[in-house]
Amino acid sequence: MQQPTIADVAKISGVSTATVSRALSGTGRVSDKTRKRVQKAASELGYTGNSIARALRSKHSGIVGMIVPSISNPFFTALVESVEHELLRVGKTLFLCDSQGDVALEARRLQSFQESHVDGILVSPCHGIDSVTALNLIPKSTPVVQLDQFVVGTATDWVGIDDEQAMDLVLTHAAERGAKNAVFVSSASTNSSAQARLAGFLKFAEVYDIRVGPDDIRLGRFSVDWGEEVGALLLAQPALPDVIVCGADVIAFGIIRAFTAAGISLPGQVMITGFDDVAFASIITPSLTTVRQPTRLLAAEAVRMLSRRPSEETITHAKVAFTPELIIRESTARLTPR
Amino acid sequence: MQQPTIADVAKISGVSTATVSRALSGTGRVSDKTRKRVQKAASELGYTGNSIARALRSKHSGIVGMIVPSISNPFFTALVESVEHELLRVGKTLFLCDSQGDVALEARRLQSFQESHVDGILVSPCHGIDSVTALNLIPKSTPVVQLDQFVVGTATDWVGIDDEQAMDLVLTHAAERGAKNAVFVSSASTNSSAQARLAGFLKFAEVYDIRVGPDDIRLGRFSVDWGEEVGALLLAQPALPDVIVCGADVIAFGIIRAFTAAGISLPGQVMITGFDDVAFASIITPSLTTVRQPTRLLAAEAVRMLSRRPSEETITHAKVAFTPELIIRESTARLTPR
DNA sequence: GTGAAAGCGCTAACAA
DNA sequence: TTGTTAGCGCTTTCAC
Repeated sequence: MQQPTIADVAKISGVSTATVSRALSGTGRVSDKTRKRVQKAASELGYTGNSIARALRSKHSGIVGMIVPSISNPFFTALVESVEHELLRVGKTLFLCDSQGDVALEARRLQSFQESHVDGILVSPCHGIDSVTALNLIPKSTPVVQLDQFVVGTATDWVGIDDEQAMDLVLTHAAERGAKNAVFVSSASTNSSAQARLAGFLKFAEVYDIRVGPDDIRLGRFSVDWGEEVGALLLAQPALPDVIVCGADVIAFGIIRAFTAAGISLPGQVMITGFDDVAFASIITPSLTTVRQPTRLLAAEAVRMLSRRPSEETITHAKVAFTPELIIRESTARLTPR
Repeated sequence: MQQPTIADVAKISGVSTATVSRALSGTGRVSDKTRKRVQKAASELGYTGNSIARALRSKHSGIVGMIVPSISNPFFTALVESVEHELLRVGKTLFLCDSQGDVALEARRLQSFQESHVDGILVSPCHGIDSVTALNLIPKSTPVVQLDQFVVGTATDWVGIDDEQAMDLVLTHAAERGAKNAVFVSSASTNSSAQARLAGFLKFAEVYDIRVGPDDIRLGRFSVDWGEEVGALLLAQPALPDVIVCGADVIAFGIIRAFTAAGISLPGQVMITGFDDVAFASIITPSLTTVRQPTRLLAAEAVRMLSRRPSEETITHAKVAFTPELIIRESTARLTPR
């Protein structure tokens, strides 16, 4: 037999479908006796409900959609886990998608969520400019919160960290440890985080009198591979910088791999810093000095924003930036004097 | 205004809703002229369709649900990425959930998917025994493929690797490198993979004359933390084993961290092997000898199985086991003679 | 090739 | 407290 429907339960328990609906969902007044009878019938039949039909009728699905650029970046998996944890508390289910850093794919995922009438969308957009089209296509009725990255020209809430402050922390620390010059390795994609980190780096390098040459800004991707490429490039140069500042831990991992393979002493010959504080940052040799993102806080705030009732017509959107924290480990121990 | 519906498109283009449906979905005969007109009207209105209504009516959603025990285990994220890649080719969307290794949560996720009428479910069950109830609650009409792990007492397809053969590869290699005794560190959860790996370990340890004492089987969780705990325990013992065989890379990472912190030379004093070949296995110091799981193949086969038409009443289920591959790296270089 | 009409399973008004 | 009724937006017969 097919999946039992509300009508089957109604027939068995001798009440109307409306009463079954009320008894099972807990909305509306139903006598205890009837409720018991309905529940018994439902469990006997193995009735589980049809959330498609429910969603069609009631206009909400109990599902929150989330889109991240890369599920293999441990920063995002940590974020996703925190979000799931928060959603569990409000009884919602998370459906996760990966945009693979591709704007077109991201747009398709967004549309999937929209067509599925999810109750809200959390997105870490993959592009600071091109993602704007897809994001603005989402009807105002669906709450959207951007996480980590923010796309200029969109009108949604945002939760992230203060990237500029993070760079201040990193460069203050580097200067204290004696850095006189620095290289910055990050992502070329024009998203807000990458840009803010770059801007912050340049600003505070100047403030703390750390020299940055024209070739010392290396922009590629947030990936281990990009780190390895840059590592090879740096090895080919006559001298290593005092410190290599990375826009993501995974980039630092790649550079460390390249340097270790080449027999470079870390941090003896060059200091290196990451960004995110993913789990492996403390496992790698040398353990990585990095900027910790408060994923639990980010997730909690994002979920809170999603469920905020749109109070007025005059919808104002909030931008919440948390304070990052510098985690100091081996990779920025002092350089050995030359 | 609200989201446009098929009726709005019909009104603007001057045809019936049935024709709009046919024109837009491509099913059924529609004249080119009408089709063009409908498409124009649809795009003018920004019509996107309502997949809830579509799913309710047509009984399929274009969505495949996947449940993994832990999204922070890089093995699973690699698997998820491969699955997404395969699903993209058949035009389906993946919705991912995390069971956090919790049977009750896994059951809830499964029910979410069932109620959402997904076209199929891919699941890597978190428990070899307790997961059986939830899995058997899924109606026969929803195709289910178990990945990696298999739950005894269920009737679904399965795709994984030959865990016993994998252990043969590991122990053959260890024996060649001079191991006379070994410790096995893995997960205590009674899932098929954990059990098959343990059984294979014991079997081939005997075959290759590698001594395994009663305290040399350490079963906990598939996590870095568990590896660190075991690392501390092993350090407290009078002598280190020749080789530590781990049931997952993440466990090996934890042991390596504990040993490195204690100043133990790896692999000089003890060899270590992992399982899965996650990306970080080649980055860690020492780089990790491990068993590579062919995630692309696993994913492709699983997706193929999902879309296989249930041919007959006599539904037979397939179990496909791929051959694992041993990746030899630094962590099993020969021991320094004592 | 196109339209009319009947639902998919459920919930929300409105009656009773 | 409960039942009746009317759809949600779409696809899919069945006519024409």
